Amino acid sequence: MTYNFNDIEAKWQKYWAENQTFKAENNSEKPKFYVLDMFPYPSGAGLHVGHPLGYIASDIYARYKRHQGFNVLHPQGYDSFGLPAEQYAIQTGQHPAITTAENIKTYRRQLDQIGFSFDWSREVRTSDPSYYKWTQWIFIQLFNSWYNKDADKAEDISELIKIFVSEGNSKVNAVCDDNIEPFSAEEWKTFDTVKQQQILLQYRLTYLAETEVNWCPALGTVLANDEIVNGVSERGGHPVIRKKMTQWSMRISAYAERLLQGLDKIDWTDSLKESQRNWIGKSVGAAVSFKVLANNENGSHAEHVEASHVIDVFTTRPDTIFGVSFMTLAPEHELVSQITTPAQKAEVEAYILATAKRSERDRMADVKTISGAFTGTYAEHPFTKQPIPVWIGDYVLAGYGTGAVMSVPCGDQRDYDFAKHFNIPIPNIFEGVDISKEAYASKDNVVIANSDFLNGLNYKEATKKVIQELEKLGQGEGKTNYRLRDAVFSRQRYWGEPFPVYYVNGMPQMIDAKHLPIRLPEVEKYLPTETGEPPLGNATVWAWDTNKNEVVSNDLIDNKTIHPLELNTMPGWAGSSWYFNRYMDPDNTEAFASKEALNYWKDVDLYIGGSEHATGHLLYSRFWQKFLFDKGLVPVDEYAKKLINQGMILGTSAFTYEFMPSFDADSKYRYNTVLVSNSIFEKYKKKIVLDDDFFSTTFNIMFSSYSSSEKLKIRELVDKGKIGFGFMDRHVDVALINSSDELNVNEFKKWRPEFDDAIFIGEKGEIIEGDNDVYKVGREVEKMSKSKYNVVNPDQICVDYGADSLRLYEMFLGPLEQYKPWNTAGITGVHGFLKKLWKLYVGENGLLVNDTEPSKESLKTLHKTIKKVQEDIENFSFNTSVSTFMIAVNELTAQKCTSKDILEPLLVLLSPYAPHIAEELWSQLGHNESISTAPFPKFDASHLVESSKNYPISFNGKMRFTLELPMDFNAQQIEEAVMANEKTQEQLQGRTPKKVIIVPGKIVNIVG
RNA sequence: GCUCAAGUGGCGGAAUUGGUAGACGCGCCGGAUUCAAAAUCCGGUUCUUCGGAGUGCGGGUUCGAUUCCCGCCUUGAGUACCA
Repeated sequence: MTYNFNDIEAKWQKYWAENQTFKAENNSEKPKFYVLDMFPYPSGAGLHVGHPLGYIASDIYARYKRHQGFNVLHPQGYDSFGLPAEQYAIQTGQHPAITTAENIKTYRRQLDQIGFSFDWSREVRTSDPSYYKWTQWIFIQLFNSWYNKDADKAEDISELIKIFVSEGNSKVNAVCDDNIEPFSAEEWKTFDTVKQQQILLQYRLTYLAETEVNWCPALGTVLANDEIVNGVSERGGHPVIRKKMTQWSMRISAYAERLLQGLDKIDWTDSLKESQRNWIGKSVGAAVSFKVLANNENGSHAEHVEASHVIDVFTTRPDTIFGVSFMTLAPEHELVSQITTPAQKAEVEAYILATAKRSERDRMADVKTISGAFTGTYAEHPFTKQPIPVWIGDYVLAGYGTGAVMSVPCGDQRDYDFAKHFNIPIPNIFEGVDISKEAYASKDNVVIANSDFLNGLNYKEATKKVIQELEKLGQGEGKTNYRLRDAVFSRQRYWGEPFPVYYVNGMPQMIDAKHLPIRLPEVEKYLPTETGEPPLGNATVWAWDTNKNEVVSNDLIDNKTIHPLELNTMPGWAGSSWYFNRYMDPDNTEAFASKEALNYWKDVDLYIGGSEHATGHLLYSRFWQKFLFDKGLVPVDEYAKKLINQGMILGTSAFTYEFMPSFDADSKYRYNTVLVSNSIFEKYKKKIVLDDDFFSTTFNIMFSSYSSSEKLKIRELVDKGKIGFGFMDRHVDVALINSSDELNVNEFKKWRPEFDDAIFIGEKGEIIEGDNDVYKVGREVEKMSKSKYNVVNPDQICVDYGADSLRLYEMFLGPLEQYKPWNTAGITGVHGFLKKLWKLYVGENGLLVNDTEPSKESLKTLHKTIKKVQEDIENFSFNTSVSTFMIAVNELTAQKCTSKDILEPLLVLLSPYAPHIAEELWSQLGHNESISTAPFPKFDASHLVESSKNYPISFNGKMRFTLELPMDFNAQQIEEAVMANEKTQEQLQGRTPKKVIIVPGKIVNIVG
């Protein structure tokens, strides 16, 4: 009986599906364990071998935890809203729901054939109305909430309204829009509904705000910054205009501090946490207000500039306030127009115009050019009362902090460069620091000087002191700033969740939750409308009837009872921000998940996915979870205890090399195509030698259609340097390469008929005709992609070697977190291992396993393996356990082990990695239940006790030979035995050792 | 620029607390089997001037360093005028 993996795998996949072997129960006496993969976007290309890497790792862990007696939740689903399906719809008219469903089918087939232990009864799809009903529901909850800073949590908007009614908004400590006008309770009551709704929007956790976007009228679409080059569209060169659009935003900034603090509670990788910390960008410092001096005090004529203006700045270095020699505002700063003197007006306006023309990208890319303009106005230093010139400069960003800085050239390199460029003084306020060449930006080793009451203090002391003094003046306070911006939540796309929102008098109204889901309407075209509205603007049945509570035809809109619906859809991260909770109770129609299910499963114990989601999905989902927690809707405020990023599997691209001449333009010469093997390319790639065999032979081949005299003429041109030669490399499909990097020339010609007449020169330098020589390709590691022809499909691997081989090999490639290249040739190693394993159990005449007593060696092999595999799984070191299995099978084969006491537990160890072969052999051993129900073998250290040790004997730290000595020898006995050994004397060559280091059970090191 | 990660044979990688560097596998070389090939099995495979040398480079700590410390170099990822 041979190892017929195709039959075995099909058999057990069917068995698992029919018996629902991996269905998780929401009620169980067992402890729970939740293993989650980041769910995939089902793309049309299907899976390649890189995609399942993380799924295999999590599957091994999930299966291991089942053997350990846990009730394991290991679900899978699809993040099925998204751009590619929509692009395809635009091109073909095919409804995205149809392509998405087809793609999911392909994914499911591919996932099934790898033998994952997913509980498919819990599958979710974000584009399914029964799922996005709850995405819409959560959106409504966000709309109906505000962030109370005093309670440090989200609260219902009705609480806020109560406060407004009883005392106005002056005491409200909320995260909200800037510049909200204060009002009293009486005023609130006099406001009309629209006014009240406008005010409430400024507090809600999701709110409408005007945002500037790049609008291209010719293309009828919004463009991202990187789609615009020199002010025109990258495609077609159409003009682009800045347009304000009303967009939904999420007030994630309210959670900045909690998102930061929460990182300390969760076991995620340091690099990922670091990314999130950088993204949140907390800086601690001070807010300082500088009074603008009325211009007449400075001899200017601009009487209209009043002293009441104040420039607010944020600084992380309030300790350097005496080093301020100018202030800089962003050109877009709203005060600029108000404070500029008539004399400077022309210059300032020209500068603003010039910077406005430059795109954000240009400004960011061009950091070196220093530019700016003086406003003509001065501000007053809060302590010295000296006038400080106010400049504008585009190195100050309008979007960060207050859009204005106090410039301290001695302590900030950008301020320093600006000051040098415009000849502004650079006062030094650091004791013993040379600032003649550059600023001293460090906070360490600072002793403040020339700074009045701060003299002699260090950074910390001075910061504390100056904030106290600023507070006394009422011109500043300690402040913390975050880089994290509120997130735009609207997309001008079709294939996303519709908002449960209609508009009355321009104000957004939530549809009552009991009428959800609001389904995506049908549209004729998936493009934006001619008037620039999002694709939903094409829908003819897209209005809300507030009497019937249903979506009705647009014709009926009367703005009394029937109102227009929102035309934007939600972004990709909406559905993925809470799906991990839905898996706990996926079919619930009353809630996004029941309280019981949420309290039983609570959170994800292990989450595996790619690091590309570090600041997107993984931040937004933490934000939503914290919000749901505040509202008492989930029991924990961090949803994933442990997270691992799997590395990417890279492709090993293959290249052919064409050796070709480079003629001057309009050459009449025609030549034969010559492809050379890799070693020839390697030999000549740097320099082509004109007077050796290779060149003369190849030259003759290339120009074989010419007469000898003509060839001589061409050769002359070559020697004169008129014709040069070089190599052209081309990607070749890795499917045409064998395990020795040899190209199948005939198949290649079928794949690329234009090379039908090409001449192939092989490794030996011979023209390939039959099998006289071989053509080897060059290889390079690159990202796996269709265009590089290095994509390897798991389907073919499963056919040729089986899913168990694929699973083992993906793990065997290297550490889970690392980037590593795929090379299909290597799979024969793990495949051979499985065959060897099979032969250990099954001989030509049937099962070999019997009830003989296991030998000491076999017991040692088994327990060594149990220990190592258990440690490896718990450390996510799956590559090393594959090696361990190989060693175990090699040893047991050598021992001719047939004992059931050894071979049965070995199958349980292996089953998380290679579940199909393990199930098959398990059932052949007489078991009727799935191996997944078997307990994990117990490690017994007594089998590993040794009576002797093969000591490495080192001389000055270098191992020279080994010596077998009894384990119970003490240090003195060891030393005697070692010194008496003739090899020791040989090494010493008569010298007396200075010292002998002996660590019993470990090593012997002789010094001298 | 900053932050993070990583540099070990021809290749993927191993060495878990400082203790025999190169486990395991691929590839390659040699052999057995075969009419032949595939498959399978056995042996070898860091380099070497055969003394030794050797884990990106230069130092240091130690009896002993891939592992710890200091300084650099290279590669990859993220981020970028963040005050």
